[in-house]
Amino acid sequence: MDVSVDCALFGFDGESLKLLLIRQRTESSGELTEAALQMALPGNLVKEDESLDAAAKRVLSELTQLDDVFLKQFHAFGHPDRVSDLKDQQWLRTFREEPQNRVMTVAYYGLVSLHDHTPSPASFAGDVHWSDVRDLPNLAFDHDDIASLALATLRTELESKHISFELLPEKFTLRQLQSLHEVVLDKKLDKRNFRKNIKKLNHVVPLNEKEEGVLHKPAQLFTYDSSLTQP
Amino acid sequence: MDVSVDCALFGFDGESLKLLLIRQRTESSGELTEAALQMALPGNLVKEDESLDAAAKRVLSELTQLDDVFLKQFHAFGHPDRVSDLKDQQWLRTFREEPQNRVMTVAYYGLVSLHDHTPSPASFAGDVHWSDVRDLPNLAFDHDDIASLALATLRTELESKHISFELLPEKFTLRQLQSLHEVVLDKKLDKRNFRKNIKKLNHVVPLNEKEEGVLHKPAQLFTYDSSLTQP
DNA sequence: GCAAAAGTGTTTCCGATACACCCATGA
DNA sequence: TCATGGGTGTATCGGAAACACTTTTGC
Repeated sequence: MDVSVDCALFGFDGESLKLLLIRQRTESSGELTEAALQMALPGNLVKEDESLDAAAKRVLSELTQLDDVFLKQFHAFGHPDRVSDLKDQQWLRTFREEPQNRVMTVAYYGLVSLHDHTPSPASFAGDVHWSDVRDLPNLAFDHDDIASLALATLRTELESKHISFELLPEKFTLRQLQSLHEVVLDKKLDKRNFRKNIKKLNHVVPLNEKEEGVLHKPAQLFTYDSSLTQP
Repeated sequence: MDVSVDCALFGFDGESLKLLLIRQRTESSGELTEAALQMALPGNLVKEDESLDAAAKRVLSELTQLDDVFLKQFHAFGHPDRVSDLKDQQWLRTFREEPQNRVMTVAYYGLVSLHDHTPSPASFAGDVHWSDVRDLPNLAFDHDDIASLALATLRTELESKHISFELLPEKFTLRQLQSLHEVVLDKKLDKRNFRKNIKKLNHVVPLNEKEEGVLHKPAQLFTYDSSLTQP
């Protein structure tokens, strides 16, 4: 059985939560086949001497040129027929040596900030783009399931684990942090209560710096100190 | 790459939490090799046309004769060298066709009640026994990691998901339910507060029956109605 | 009648929620 | 001076925690 990794890479730009998708392109033919219009999560086979985590990191790095992305395994998907749909096979044939092999995949979710830079990566597989999670297209294989479980997992873990910061720039304002939570949890939060809660976390440390280039009172900047992640 | 499933099957007998282990036995030789003393979690390769969940179910059923065991996938383990340790190889050679192959495994935890019946299964692999989780031996492969993550996962999910009942007999007393929580969470709970909380859950329904054969006031029996799992 | 666990309410405390105004800045 | 988001405190509510005695049964 072949083993792959797939990555649901989330990005936050201050406005909305995005998911990185690749547009499959059947390189061999000029005409647009049905498969050519499919979108999918980035993923690929695990190499023979590579751990799962390393494979996920590599796949994402090959695709986005990003190297220090937060990545976390969340589920393995192994239905025997998960890659045997006709249009999925059509696409796999364009680059995989044994496209008909059964493939189980270990799914990861990843987090990246789209504030400073917008990774607009090139891929061997075709175009790449950030899609708003509230408006995702149908995806190839079982990637609909993978994406929706990834989002559910992110919702659960955003509060309990301390991962918000992976979606923000190194220096961020409390407003940015709050918007992120509002977007991911899909509900409005109270500003004062939110800030009270943040002040309890001593790994969110205020800087002696303020926002610049805004047309209102500039906000204090904060950063995340990973060495203080206990309380 | 080969793909296996491993099961961390927990059992509760009213006293303590147990984990099902198999004792590896190298069938071919009479003398006790080092491998002969190793213990491991039950597991085996996934068949070519079998889903991961089905494989976990099958492996456990082959080993314990139990068929409706609660099983949940919790993590995939894929270090390239996870089965290449010398004594692990020694054991794999006794029954696997290509023992040197890399194997990644998808780990499941399972829950079973040891109240009414104690599954004392036979295995192709050797003896089987229930080991107290507070006193686990060293295990083969990376099964120490798997077991400890399984236990951590069980601790987290016992409260949030409604899975306590999988470890209890069909009819149980509130004292049994509380002991279970105390053992898994490893802390003492207040009886009155605990019972208040349970009474909020309308999927724990009282029966018109009492405990029998105890040398004290018999307790009311309860059961679990899975159709009412919402509240 | 005694040992052993079942069963039951109230008070206290703390964390979560709701809520509105003044401030600093750039245009 | 105005528009824009930044920043702050208090009162209320509800769930969690602490806590001890009476009851029922088997022996």
